[in-house]
Amino acid sequence: MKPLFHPRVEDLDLSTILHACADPTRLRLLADINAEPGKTCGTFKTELSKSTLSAHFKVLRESGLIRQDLGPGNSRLNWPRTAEVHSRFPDVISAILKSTTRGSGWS
Amino acid sequence: MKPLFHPRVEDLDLSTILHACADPTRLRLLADINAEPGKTCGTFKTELSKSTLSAHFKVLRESGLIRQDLGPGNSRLNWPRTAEVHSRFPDVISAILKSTTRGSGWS
DNA sequence: TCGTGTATTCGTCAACTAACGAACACCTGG
DNA sequence: CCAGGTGTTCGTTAGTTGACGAATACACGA
Repeated sequence: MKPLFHPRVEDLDLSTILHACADPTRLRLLADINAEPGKTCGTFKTELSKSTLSAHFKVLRESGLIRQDLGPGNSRLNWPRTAEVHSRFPDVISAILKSTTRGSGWS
Repeated sequence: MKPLFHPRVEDLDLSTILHACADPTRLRLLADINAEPGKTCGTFKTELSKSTLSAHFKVLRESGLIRQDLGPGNSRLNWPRTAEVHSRFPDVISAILKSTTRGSGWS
C-alpha cells in the first residue's frame, strides 16, 4: 500500500484547516469521525461517488484533521486528530464540532 | 450610496463563515477589525490592490462576520459581528481569533 | 464646479475546486 | 487463480476564486 501522508503537528496551518472544514460534506465527515472514531470510509452515508468521497478524505487527512490507518482488507480506519489540532489551535475544532451537532444545516 | 447587504443572524451559515475565515488575508482583516473596531477600509496595511481588498471585505460582510456602516465622506466603518455570530455558533470565532494572535502565520 | 479621497463595480485572466466515471491497486475468500 | 470488496488515481468538465487595472460613484473641500 502507498504510504498516506500525514502532516506533523508543527506543520498544521490554520487557514488550511479552516478551508478543510468550510465544505459541508467534509464537515459532516469530520463530525461523523469524531462521533464514531475508527469508522472505515465505506460506512459513511452519502450520495457522492466513491472518487469524490476519497478526495474529501484526502483533504481532511492532508489538513491534519484526521488520521487514516490501514484496516482489514484494503480498508482505511479514520481517526480524529482533534487533540493534536487542539494543541496548536485551542478550542477551534471543538467549537466547530459543537456547532455542527446543533441544527446548523444538516439535522 | 448603495445599501450594503448584511445577512440576518438567523441566516448565518457555518460553512460560509468558515470559508470566509479560511483565507489568510481575510483572517488578518477580521483580526484587525476585532482588535480595532470601527477602522475604515483604507487603514489596513496590505500589498493588495484596492479592488481585491474590497472583494475581501465583501466576503466578510456577506458571510456575516463584519458590519460595514457609512462613515465620513465615502468611507466605510468596519465593525465585528462577533457577538452575533457567537449567538449562533458559540466560541467558533473567538477560538479562531485567539489562534491568529498567537504566532500562527503572520507575527 | 472641479478636483481629491474613498470605495465599489466591471471585465479579464489564471488557478483552483468539486464532481464524475473509468481504470487501477490491493487484500481476502472461495 | 479468480471474483468481489475497498479505496485510490487519472483525466475531464463546469463552476468558483483571487488577483488586477480601469471605470465608476459618491461626499467633501477649495
